[in-house]
Amino acid sequence: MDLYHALQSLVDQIPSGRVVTCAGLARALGDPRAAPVVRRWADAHGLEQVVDDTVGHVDVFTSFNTDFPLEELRREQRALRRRVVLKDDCGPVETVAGVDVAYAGDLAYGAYVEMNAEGETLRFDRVSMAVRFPYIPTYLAYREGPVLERLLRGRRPSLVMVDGNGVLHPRGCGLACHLGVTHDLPVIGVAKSLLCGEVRDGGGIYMEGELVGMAVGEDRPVYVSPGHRVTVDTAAEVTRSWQRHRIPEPLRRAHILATRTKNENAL
DNA sequence: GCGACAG
DNA sequence: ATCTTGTCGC
Repeated sequence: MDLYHALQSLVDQIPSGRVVTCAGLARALGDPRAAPVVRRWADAHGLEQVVDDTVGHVDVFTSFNTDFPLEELRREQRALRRRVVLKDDCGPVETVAGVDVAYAGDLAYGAYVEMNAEGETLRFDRVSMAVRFPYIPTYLAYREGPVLERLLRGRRPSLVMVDGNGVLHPRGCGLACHLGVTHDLPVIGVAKSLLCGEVRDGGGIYMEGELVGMAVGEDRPVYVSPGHRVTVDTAAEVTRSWQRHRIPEPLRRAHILATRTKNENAL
């Protein structure tokens, strides 16, 4: 999904001499919370007809012809959520893979690192590709998913760890769920900050009374949630067992590899 | 009604 | 996430 293309086609509809608001464009994209992204994009393109508020403008254009792409993606997430399995279906965890992405503008550098229980790297891989979807909270899968799916194709680790969330997500369908369902792999999400939910004593993270994740670690915890074929308890347990540093080792290695690849422009 | 919001 | 220098600490 090319969200910048969708944005451009909306801007192309603005009659000359008229203005639009960031919020108006975001609504036409299908989610008013995309307004900050619209603002940055309009600034980068010097579009002065995209204004912040309606104040002082009598010629605000709002009659966009649109299919609300972000609304469609939310529908897709709700449908995908129903395919998520929250039971342990990963057998003994022998190898764990970490995947991560680093960015240089619209160029993404993805990295895959697979390790065994002894902490040895069994295999790794890197890819690079252009990304045409900005970061919008709760739509991370549509930005990083395409990159990570290329790295997971044909791989069969016991379990995959990814930067982000699984069912700890407003629609119960974070990046880890997308990857897990798409590749039918056990996946857990490990986030460095809390997207939603409430952390209770003991570390359990709840949404509408349901346990959806665990805060792992005392001082600066990471927020772990199952993506597919894993329980909350197993997700937390696996995370703890690979925690030499705050970020569990396979993820940390993947992060380092992605960043170094970006900086060396190696692909 | 306003604010919060993975990377 | 990215833009960025030196600096504090294990």
